[in-house]
Amino acid sequence: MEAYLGRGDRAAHAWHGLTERTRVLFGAPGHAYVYFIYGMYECLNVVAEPEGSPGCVLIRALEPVAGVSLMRRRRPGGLRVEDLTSGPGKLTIAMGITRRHNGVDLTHGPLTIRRPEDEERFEIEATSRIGIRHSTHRPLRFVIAGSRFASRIAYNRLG
DNA sequence: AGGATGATGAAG
DNA sequence: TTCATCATCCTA
Repeated sequence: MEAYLGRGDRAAHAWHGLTERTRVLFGAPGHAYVYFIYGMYECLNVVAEPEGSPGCVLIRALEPVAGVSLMRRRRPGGLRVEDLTSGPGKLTIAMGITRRHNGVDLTHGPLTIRRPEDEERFEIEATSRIGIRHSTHRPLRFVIAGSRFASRIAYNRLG
C-alpha cells in the first residue's frame, strides 16, 4: 500500500484541492476512493483521515486468501496466484472493483476490509512510491517484507 | 521501448 | 473548447 497525504504531497490527487473527482477523499474515513487511470484501469484507495482531510491509502497489491478461481476467470491467461493481484490495476480487475464502488463504506456491506482471522506477525518495509513524478523519494510505500504478493516496480518511466 | 485508452483539471 | 497529464499493464 501507499500513503497519499492530505497536505503538501504533490503526488496526491488531493493536491489540487476539492474537485469533482476528489470529493470522496474529503469525506469520512473508511470509505473507498476508486479512480480511473490511463484510460484502462481503476485503482482502490481507502480514505484514511477525518472529514475535510483528504489523506488516503492506495491498495497496490494483496494476497488472495479466497476466491482464487473467480479471480482467474476475471484475469485470464493462466496466471500464477502471485500475479493475479500484484498491482493496483490488477487487483481491482481480479476483485471486480470499479468506479461503482467509489464512495462505498468499507466497514459494512459487500466490499469490506476486515481483520484477518489469524494475525500473523510480519515486518513492514517502507520504500519510495511507484509510478509517480512528483514527491518521489518519500518513504510512503509500505510492503510486507519478503512478500511474493507485493506489486512489481513500474519499469517504463522515462525521465 | 512503445502502445492502448479516456477521464481529469487547467488554461483560454 | 482544447491540451497535457496520468497513483498502469501488456507485449515485444
